[in-house]
Amino acid sequence: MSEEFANCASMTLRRAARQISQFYDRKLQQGGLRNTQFSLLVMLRYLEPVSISELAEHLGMDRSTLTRNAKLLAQNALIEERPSEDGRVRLLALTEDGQSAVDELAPMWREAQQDFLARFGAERWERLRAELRAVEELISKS
Amino acid sequence: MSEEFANCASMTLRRAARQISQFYDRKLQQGGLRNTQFSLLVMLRYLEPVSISELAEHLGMDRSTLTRNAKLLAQNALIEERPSEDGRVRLLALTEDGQSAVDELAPMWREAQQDFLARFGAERWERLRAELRAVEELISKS
DNA sequence: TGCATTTGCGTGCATATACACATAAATATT
DNA sequence: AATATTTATGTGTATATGCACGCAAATGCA
Repeated sequence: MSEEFANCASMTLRRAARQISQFYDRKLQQGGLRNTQFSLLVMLRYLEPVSISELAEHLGMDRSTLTRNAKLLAQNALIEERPSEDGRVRLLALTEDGQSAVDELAPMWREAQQDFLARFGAERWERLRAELRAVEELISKS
Repeated sequence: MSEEFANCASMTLRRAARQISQFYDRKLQQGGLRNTQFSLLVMLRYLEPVSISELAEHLGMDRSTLTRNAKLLAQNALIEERPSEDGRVRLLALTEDGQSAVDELAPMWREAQQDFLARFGAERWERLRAELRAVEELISKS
């Protein structure tokens, strides 16, 4: 492929994201959740109760995407809705089952994470992660 | 969020990929194609005629995913099927419309790419890109 | 107070993604 | 040659993703 298009940041990042997703999903498979769902639960654990918009912001995800992803977890009773003073806002929080799910999946996630870090290098990943955050920061302003 | 889970490589990469995708898609929007479709066409341009499997390998994508993505482009007559000696293989290639689409979208892609490189830095991106390739290499062996 | 605007969210629509399984064609084995 | 195996692909099912649009609630303004 031409060097020019091969340099595409979107293609490169999407491709890497696909592969790393599969890597983690293989380890989480026994837990019955995908890495995206696990990330949502983990994020909720530290932000609850939190609105759809704020949670979407933290996940770098469109609000409509989060609405649907959350709906699936709510159907499985892993998350629930909390009353809100502002009638427009839907506050999300983990249920007890949701907290249990995080606890049960955490070891599988740790195995994936440790496996990845062992291959790639923990410090090397720290630097890469910082660069990816920088990418997000720089393109968010437009 | 806890430092431990915030370090998740899958979440970090997926989030970055979502954002950069939106960044590129905004620029490609007038062309009527998404960055994923553009990448597929560009890749085809340099590999055609190529089988589903080989193309999927180059895109780091599951073959079944590529089957469906290709189907959409075939419906819009941007790609076509070429006869193959091996009866199992479906060889994909660009149509004339497909080549025209690449030519028309290339300037939009270049604007996105240059905009990104101007923000992030071309050399800095080269290093980041190399690291992302390394991630793919290291996790592919499992 | 009453209307206009803003804000938070859901829905319709379309694409993207992959695993498990099925099928057909080619190849290997006996 | 007949059968077993491998290979390339498609399908069923489910989740993931986001834009455009609409609705309802809150807020700002006259």
